[in-house]
Amino acid sequence: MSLSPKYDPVHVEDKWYQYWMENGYFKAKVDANKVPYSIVIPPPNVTGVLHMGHMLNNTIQDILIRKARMEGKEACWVPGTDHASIATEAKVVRMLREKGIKKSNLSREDFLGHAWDWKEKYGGIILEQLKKLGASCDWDRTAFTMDDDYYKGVIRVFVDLYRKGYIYRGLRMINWDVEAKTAVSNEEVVYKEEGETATLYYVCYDIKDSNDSLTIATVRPETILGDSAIAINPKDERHAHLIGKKAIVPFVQREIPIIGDEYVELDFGTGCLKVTPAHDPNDYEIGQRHDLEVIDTLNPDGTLNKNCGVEKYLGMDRFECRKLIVKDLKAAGKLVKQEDFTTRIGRSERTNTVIEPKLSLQWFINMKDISRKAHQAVMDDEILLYPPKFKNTYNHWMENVKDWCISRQLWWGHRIPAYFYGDEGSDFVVAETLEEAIQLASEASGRQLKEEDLHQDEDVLDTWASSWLFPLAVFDGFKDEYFNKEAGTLLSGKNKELDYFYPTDTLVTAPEILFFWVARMIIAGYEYTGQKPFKQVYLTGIVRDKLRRKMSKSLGNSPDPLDLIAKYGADGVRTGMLFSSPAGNDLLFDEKLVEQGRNFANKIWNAFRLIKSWKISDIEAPSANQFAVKWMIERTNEGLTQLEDHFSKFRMSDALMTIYKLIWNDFCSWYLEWIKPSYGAPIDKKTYNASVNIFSRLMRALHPFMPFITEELWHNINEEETQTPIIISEWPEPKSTGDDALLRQGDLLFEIVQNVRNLRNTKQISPKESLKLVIHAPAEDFKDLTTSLQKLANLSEVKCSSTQPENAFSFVLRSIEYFLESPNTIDAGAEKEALEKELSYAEGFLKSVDKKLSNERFVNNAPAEVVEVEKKKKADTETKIQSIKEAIKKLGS
RNA sequence: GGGCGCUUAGCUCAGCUGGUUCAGAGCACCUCGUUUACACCGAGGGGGUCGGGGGUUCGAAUCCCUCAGCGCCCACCA
Repeated sequence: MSLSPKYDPVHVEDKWYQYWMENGYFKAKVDANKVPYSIVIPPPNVTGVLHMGHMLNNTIQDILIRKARMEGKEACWVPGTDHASIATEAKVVRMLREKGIKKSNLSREDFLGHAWDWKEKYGGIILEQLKKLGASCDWDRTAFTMDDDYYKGVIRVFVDLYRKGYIYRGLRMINWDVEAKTAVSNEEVVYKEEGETATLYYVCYDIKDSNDSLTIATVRPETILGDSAIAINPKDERHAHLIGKKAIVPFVQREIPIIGDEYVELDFGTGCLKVTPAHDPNDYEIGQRHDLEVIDTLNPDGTLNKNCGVEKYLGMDRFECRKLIVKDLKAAGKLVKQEDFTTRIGRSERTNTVIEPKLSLQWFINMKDISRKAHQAVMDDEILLYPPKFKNTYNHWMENVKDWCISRQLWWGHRIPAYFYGDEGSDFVVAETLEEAIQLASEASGRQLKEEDLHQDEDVLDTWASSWLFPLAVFDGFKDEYFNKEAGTLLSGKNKELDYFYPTDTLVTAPEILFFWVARMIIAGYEYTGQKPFKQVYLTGIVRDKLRRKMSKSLGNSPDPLDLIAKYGADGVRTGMLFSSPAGNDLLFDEKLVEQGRNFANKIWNAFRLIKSWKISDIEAPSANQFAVKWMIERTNEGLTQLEDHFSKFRMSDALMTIYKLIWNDFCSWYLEWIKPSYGAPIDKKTYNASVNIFSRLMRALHPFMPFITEELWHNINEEETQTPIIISEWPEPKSTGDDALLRQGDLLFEIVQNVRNLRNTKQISPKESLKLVIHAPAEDFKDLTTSLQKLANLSEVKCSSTQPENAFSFVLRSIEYFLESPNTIDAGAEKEALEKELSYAEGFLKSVDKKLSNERFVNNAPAEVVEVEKKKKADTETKIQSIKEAIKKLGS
C-alpha cells in the first residue's frame, strides 16, 4: 500500500467521529460493575458560537473523559447550554430592533415567542461545533437551563429556599434607564474608556443655629432635593466639630443631620459629602448605617416627582432641573464655585442615556448560613482546586460573602414565582404553580381569590440562580419523585442516575466564574444533597493573543476555531492549545502552537508509515535490536509513569509534553533509528511485533489528546486489534520492571553517540563515513552496547582496549576515555588548544570542589551523602584532568 | 482603596519539604545535512550570576525582610 507522506486529517476525523457516534461509545448508563466518572460541561450561552476559550476548556474535559473511559470507568460527559438571560435577551432585543420592533411595544408573551424562535434557530450551533473538536459528550443527555424539567426545578428551589427563610425581599440600588424605563444590568452599563467631563459644583449649606456653613461638591446638584444628611469623616479636623449639628438643604429648607462616617474621603472635594440615599449606591449604604430617610425624587422617566418638594421643579427632566438649580443656586449666592473634571459616567448600552441609580425592591438570598459548608469544603480540601492558589481567593470571597440579588428586570429566564394580591398589591405568596398560589393567597387573605386577583412578579431570576443547579438538574434531581418537599432535599436511593454519577468528578472552568458559578454550585450541592457537586475543579486560563490581549471580536484577534480545525485538524488544534497552558495560566495563543500540533500528527503518521513499510522475516533478532526493544519498553514504562503522575496532579500540558517527547524523541529519534533495517532488508519478526506493541501502547496513551489520528492508526497498525476501537481500548498502565540499570545504560549509549556525532560535526566528517572507536575500558562493560553503538553512530568497529590509536579524537565520559579514529589527519595544534581549554576549565572546577571539601563546617554539617557526592566529583575530575594531560602530551610528542 | 498572585534562557513555562536532574523543557535561534518514514524533517550547538538589595544557613532559584515592576479579583470616589 502506498501512503501519502503527509497526514490528512480532514476525512479521517469526520469518519471516526461518525463511527463513534453510531456505535454509541459516548453514551453512559448506570452500571454497577463500573466505577463512574462524570463531568458536566460549563454550559455555553445557548446562542453563542465557539471561541478559543471553549476550545481549550472542552479539550481538557475531553481528555479527562476519554482517559477515564479507557480506564474502564463509566465515563459520562453531560453537555448543555445556558439560556444566559441578559446576553440572550440583549441579542433578541437587538434583532427585533433591526426589524423595527421595539420590545416596549410587545407583550411579554410575544417577546418570549421571538426569544424562543431565536433559540430554536441559533441554539445548539455551539454544540455542533464541539463535535468537530472531537468532544465525546453523551449527546442524548444534552440539557438546557430552560428545559421544562429544569425550569420547574429552578422554581422549586426558589420556593424551597423561600420557605426555608433564605430568600427575602429587600431594597437595592439598580441601574435605571430613564429612556427605556427599565432596569439594566451592570453588564449593560457602559463607560467611556477615557471618561467624560463633568462639572463639579461647590454648594454652600447653612448650619442651623450657627453662622457657619459647609461647602459640598456635587456633580448632580438636582439630587440636593433628596438629601437626607451631610457626612463628614470623623477624623477630619476641619469639620469634625460639626458632627451632631444640623444643616439646611437649600430651596427645600429641610433640616438634615450632620453625621460622621469613615466612608468620606478626606482629600476629595471639600471633605464633606451630601448623602442622597435614594440616588446613589454608596449613599444608600450610609443611609442604612445611620438610619436616614430615603427620599426618591425621580419618576421612572427621569423627571422630578412631588418628593422634590419644590413646586417649580416638579415634572422637569433631571438635566433641565440641574441647569435651573445651578442658576438658582447662583442667584441665592449658594454656589461657591464650579470646576470641570473627568469622571466615569455610566450610560445605557441600549439607549446611551445616562444611567440613574434607583432604589427598588429586589429578591435576595441570604448567603451567610447557606454557604458555610461550601466554604468549609474547599478549606478542608474536600473539594480540590487546581491550581491551589485559588483556594485563597475562594476563602476571601466566602468570608466576605454578600447577599445575592437574584432578581433581574428581564423577561427571558425563569420568572419569579411570587404572586401579588390584595388592594395594595403588596401582599404576596410564593408557590410553584398558579393554582397553589391561588390557594395560598386565598388562605392568607381569608377570601376565595381567582386567577385575575393575582399578579406574578414581572422579574426573572439571575442566570446563575439556575446554572448553580446544573450538576443536580442534569440528572433530574428536582423531579417530583426524587424531591422531598418537606425537608427541602433530594431523596437518596431513589434517583439511580444521580446516586451513580453524583458527585461528579472534575469541573473544568474559567477562574473568573469561580464565585458566580463554582461556589454557588457547591452551595446548592450541599444544600440539596449534603454532598459536594464535584471532587476537583480545574481552572483554565484565559486565551489571549501573543501580545497578551484578551481575544475579542472587536479586536479581531481571535481566529475562528473551525477554520483552524479545517487547516490543522482537530488533533493539531487540541494539542496546540495544550502545549503551553498550565492550569490557571493564561494561554498566549499563537498559530505556531497549532502548527506544532499538526507537525506532531504528521510525525506520528510517518513513524507508522515506516513500520508499515517493513518486510518481516523469520530471521533472528540482532543483538542491537534486542537491547533496543528492552530499552524502549522500559523507557515507555518510565514515560507512562510520568504521564500518570502529571494526570494525577492535573498538569495537562506536562502530561502532553511527556507523551510528545516519548514519541518524538525516544520512539522516533532513538528507537526507530536503532532498529531500522538497512535499505531493502527485512526486519526480524520479534522486533517487528515488539515495535507494533510499543506503538500501540503509545497510541493508546496519546488517544485522549489526539483521538482521531490514534484511532486511524490503531486500525491500521495492528489488524488483530481492530475488533475493539482505541476509544474503548485499555489504558496502558505502566508496567515497570524497575530495571533502572537498563535506562542508565541507554543514557550512556546516547551520550557516546552524541559525542561521536558532535565530533563528526565539528571536524566535518560525514555521517556516512564509518569510523572506528576505541574505549579504554574492559570489554565486559560494553558488551551490550557495542552493536548498538555501531548502528547509531555509524561505527565500523568498537573496540575495548587500552591502546591509544594514532590520529584519533578523544573525549572523556564518566571517567572513561574514548578515541575516535579520524579519517583525516588531525590538526594537532588546534586539538591541543581545545584540550588545554578543557583542562583549565576542569582545573577550575576541581578547585571549587576542593574548596568546599576543605571547609570543615561543610564536612561536619552536611549530610554524608552530600559530602560523598562532592568527593566523587573530585575523583572524577582528577581522572579527567589526568587523561587530558596525557592526551596533550601525546599530541605534543 | 481591600485581597490574592507573579517576576528563572529571545518567548511560554517546569523546578515539591534548601544540598547528587540544580540551573531544566518546548518553541525560537545558529551550524551542517537533497541518508531509502517524515524539510510539517534529521544531526549537532549556543544561550540565564533564577527582578534589585539585605538577612538566616556550612550551603538559597528554593526560607525571611525590603524595594521595584507586572497581573488578577472585589469595591470604586461625591
